[in-house]
Amino acid sequence: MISEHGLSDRKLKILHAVIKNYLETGEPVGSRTISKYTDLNLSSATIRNEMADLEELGYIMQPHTSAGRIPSDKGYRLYVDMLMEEKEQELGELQEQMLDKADRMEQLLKQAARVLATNTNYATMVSTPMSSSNKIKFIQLSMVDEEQVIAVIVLGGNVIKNKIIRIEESLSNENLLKLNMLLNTTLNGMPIEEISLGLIARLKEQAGVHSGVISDVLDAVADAIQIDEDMQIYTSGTTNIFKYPELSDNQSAQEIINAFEEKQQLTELVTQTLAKEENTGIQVYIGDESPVQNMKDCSVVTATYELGDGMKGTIGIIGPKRMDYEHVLKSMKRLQNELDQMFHKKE
Amino acid sequence: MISEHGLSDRKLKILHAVIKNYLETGEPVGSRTISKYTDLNLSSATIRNEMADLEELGYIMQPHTSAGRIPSDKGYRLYVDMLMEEKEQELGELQEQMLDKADRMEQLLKQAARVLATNTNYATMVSTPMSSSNKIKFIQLSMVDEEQVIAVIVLGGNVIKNKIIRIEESLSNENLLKLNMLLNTTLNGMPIEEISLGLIARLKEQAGVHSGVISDVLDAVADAIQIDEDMQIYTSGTTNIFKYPELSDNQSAQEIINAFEEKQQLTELVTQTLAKEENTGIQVYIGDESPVQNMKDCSVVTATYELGDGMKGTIGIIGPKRMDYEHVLKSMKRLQNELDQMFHKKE
DNA sequence: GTTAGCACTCTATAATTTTGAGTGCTAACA
DNA sequence: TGTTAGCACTCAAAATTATAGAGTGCTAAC
Repeated sequence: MISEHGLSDRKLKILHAVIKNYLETGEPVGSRTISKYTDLNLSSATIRNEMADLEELGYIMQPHTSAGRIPSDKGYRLYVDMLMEEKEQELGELQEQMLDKADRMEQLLKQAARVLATNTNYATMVSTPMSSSNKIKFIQLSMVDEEQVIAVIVLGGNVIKNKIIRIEESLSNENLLKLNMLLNTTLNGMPIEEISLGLIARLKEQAGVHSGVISDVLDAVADAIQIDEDMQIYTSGTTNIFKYPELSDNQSAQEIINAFEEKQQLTELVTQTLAKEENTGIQVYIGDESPVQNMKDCSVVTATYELGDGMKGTIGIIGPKRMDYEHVLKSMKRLQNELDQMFHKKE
Repeated sequence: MISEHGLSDRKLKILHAVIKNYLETGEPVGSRTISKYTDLNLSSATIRNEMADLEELGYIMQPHTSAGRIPSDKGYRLYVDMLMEEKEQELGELQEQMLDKADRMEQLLKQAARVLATNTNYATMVSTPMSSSNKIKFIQLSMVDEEQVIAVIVLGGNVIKNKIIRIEESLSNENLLKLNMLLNTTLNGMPIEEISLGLIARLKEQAGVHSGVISDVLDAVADAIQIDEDMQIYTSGTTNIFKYPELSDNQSAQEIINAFEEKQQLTELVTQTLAKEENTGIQVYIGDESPVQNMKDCSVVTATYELGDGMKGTIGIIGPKRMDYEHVLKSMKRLQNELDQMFHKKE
């Protein structure tokens, strides 16, 4: 059977065998190994010929002459797309492990990252859910003392925002009540991206622009709503990369660890992941395909999970190119499901 | 001049020279080097005799016979306590660098960690301020919708706590008002450690224990106040440890990086630092002295900074034992001052 | 008390050899 | 025509040996 990649059945089998073996051992795979490992009943010499072809086609390569072959990025890609059989994974206790301490979402996500890292032996990350289109559910101003007002804003998915506002002249109870009325009637149920400067200006007018205090307060509220930098990223198992010699030299290790600490790049990864929308929501980046520069020598697997209200978050696994894709994809799917489930249960 | 450590002036000078040289080079220091390096005008042979004595006294040691000497922990300790002269450091642009993005405390602290790491070339951490004895400044319950109540609690230092409470039967406006009254009159100005189960029980009684809803809400409020897990720790420059060969072997690196990622141990460090109260608030842990197991091969320097209201936070530097103590202590003091200053300015 | 001198130690580095896995090619075979 | 045995060749990694050099401790003389 020949497919659009133009490889004979036999070549596919050999390629499969090479990759599978390499995933396990991390060592270049020789022809003799394949000859014995597969049920093709071919001599090493024949395998050698086929392997030479596969190399010419760009699916495998030699680290140096007279070494065995290792998969190229192209080879991995073919493997992930076509060759891999997803194995039925034993049902672990993911959920129970996680539910242990899962009284708060933050804790839950940290725990999720940790469980995933332990479970796969790769480095993992989990982002808190974010929404590009979230709605205001509730908004309220209260006096903390004579000089300070606190604004509390609850968004869809029960995301809470706070801002303490310092005021010069004190605000009468009456005015506060009016402001609260106004804010709620105007903003409640409104998607935050629709809150523009124009709207704020109109609000100020309605509130009576004569009062400087009210103006200040409204500015602060607008400000508080806008700030959506509150996506957190939890990481775990960064040091797992030391388990893979190809990543544990100082150069690569530093780059990866740095990306994990500074989080800037992970944020990038999350954004990209959320932007692309696939059917399953799971994506595999091999080597150069990765959106993150520092991970050229890794494979990155990402997935999105969903809360209600269009809130979405990302889970990610970073490991060597020769990662156990079967296991990883399976784990990803399960975690994805369980997060979905948990949050919907809560909802 | 002989001090309580019982070392002659000459021995002290030699020890000083050995340590100083080792701090710079990271290589064992030989007798000939000292002979030339110091102004003692002694031959290498004489130095050798003295060094043999110093070794016997435990201040220096040989990695192997026929190698130069390196300082022991005891040697470092003597150096930090007595030998070191604090050099006048060129005034950097710490403050300006930090103020750049310092619109929010969180950002400011992240930035502080980053600046410190760049400035010293070691790994750094900064904890958000915490208070063991904080007071409630403001407390309020509001209805988000028919099923949910949000509790907002503001503590001293403007620490804000939120909790969303799901309720079965809806709460009348009247009852809500009463509850708010009660909470504020009872709890306002109260140190959180004084909020006991007994107090909560009494509150419930006053509120009218007949209503299950009220009981639930009060429990949730008590819960929200208690949770003080919200100390965050920001780290930066973890990968700096790779600059020091003695820490960059896989074993040590993994342990340190892990401590930095999991933060559990750093929390421990912060707690310990805040507990001990020294005059300057700066502490130096050398090797085994460190409260953190994973940092036996490092030196750790910590300092506390203060906000008003008894809120305290910690800054920390982790590096090799042969760290540039003079520079580090100087940088620490400056950062400590500037944080103090900034927060008090804001207050 | 200080120092020059010397034999000795030990590491680090370089140079060399050995080993073994793996290849490509050729010629023979079914 | 596809498959295979055989062989010369390549190369990295491991083992071995040689070399250099920094530094010590000790002794004897100043």
